Amino acid sequence: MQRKIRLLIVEDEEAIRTGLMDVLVYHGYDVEFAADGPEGLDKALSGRFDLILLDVMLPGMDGFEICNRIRAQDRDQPVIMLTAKGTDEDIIQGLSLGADDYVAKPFSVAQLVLRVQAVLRRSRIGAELDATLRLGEDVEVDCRNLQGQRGDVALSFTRREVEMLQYLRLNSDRPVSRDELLAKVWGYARNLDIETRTVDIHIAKLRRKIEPDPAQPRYLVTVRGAGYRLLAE
Amino acid sequence: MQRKIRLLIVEDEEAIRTGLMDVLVYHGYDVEFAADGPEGLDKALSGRFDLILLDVMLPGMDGFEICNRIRAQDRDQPVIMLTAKGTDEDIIQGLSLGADDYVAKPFSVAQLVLRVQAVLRRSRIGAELDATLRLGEDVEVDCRNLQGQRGDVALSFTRREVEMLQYLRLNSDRPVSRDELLAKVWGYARNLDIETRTVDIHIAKLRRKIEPDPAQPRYLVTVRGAGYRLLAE
DNA sequence: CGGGGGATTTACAAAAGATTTACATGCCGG
DNA sequence: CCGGCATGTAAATCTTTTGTAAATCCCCCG
Repeated sequence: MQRKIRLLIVEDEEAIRTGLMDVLVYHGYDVEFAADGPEGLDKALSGRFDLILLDVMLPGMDGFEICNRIRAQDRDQPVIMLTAKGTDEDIIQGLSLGADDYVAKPFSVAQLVLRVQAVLRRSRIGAELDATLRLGEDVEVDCRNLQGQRGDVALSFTRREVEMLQYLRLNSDRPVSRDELLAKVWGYARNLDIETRTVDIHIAKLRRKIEPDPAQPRYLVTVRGAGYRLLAE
Repeated sequence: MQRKIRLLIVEDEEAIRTGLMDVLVYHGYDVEFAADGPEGLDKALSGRFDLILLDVMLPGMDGFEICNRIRAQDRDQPVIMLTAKGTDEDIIQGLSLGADDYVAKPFSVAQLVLRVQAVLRRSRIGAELDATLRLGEDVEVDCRNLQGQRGDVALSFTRREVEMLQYLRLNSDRPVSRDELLAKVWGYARNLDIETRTVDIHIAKLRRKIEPDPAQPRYLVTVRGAGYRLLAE
């Protein structure tokens, strides 16, 4: 990581703000914050942030308005909106420029961190982060070169294996079904009656490589009846 | 951007179709199309789209019919209906068949894009809220990951269990009969003379997990002679 | 052609889940 | 109190899903 990724949190509630800040700083981000709408807009427009976390309900100016203005200036600026449960649908519907993601309060912090990572990854700012996938303390995968390490064991991967890992990471907040993997990684049309074990086999191969104990997966877990899920640290 | 949002346009008029496609592709969506009813239904059912734009007047099969069938398979599939006829009747029929929104032709493209964004946003936020089910102070169920907590006890659920909980929550204003559960959760045809205790067993399993005292249910109560009812917060 | 790496299918075992069975318990109108 | 349902649930059984070794297929390249 060459430079720290910079986040702006625009949130008036002290408790949420500091809670988020702590966690995100802990995850290695460079975090600033703003406590009300105008200050948030000001910072968002003047500073250069890789991602902005925007509460919807703010004193001075609401989050939608801010999002709008930010987008008016820079349509590629990544923004995640934090919406309160029960937000009026009309407000949502009236919104003219979309954020990159939405997280409904109350959210779990772990959940939010995953979303932040996913948005950054999608927006390419984390492009070089994408190239390296870390699991726990000692597993590392270099996705470009299809190589990796587990402790001091050298690993090599195939393209499919790496693609699977990347897709699973992009969706590490939920289990991904075999069908979805076939569709998104293999490019198969989703067909309810195809029957193949290919995905399972690839999972097994990956486990043999990245798991300390393949019989007791720590990272590549199966959610029975739903698919597989990659547990990022 | 790795995960583009996928739209399906079902529209027979060449001019409208390509016009829409251009604009939506410009807005960053991954767009496919179908030119008639059967093809549209086929793609809608086989591929996985985040949103389907459905013309009402189509050769082969009308849009309402298609919408109906789509919903029969996936009740959460977002659909926007497009129609030339601006009568209230069409709107009502479209919405009652489960379309998420309705746009009358001729529409401005900007208008349509806004609707598309709004529907996507709603379905996403909706999914987000749906994914977590809270009961009282200390019970929480993560429906996507089939996991939960009761106080500091970790819980794990099966697909069926979670589906039952979700259906009961959706109807938490009344008791739901066993037959209805069998029909809606299991997909059995409603048959008054089948005799099975499956529902009861699943209820018992759920109680063992989510109830502090399974013998004295607080959340998953039985309404004798009527079925079960979930008491949400 | 032939070899080789990777992908896929086959085949079977094991595990988890769903359902049935069987019996216990409890509720309610007479 | 009694009889008849409706419900609760442990245990047995059946079904589906998953793990995985080994065989086979496929495609690229010399």
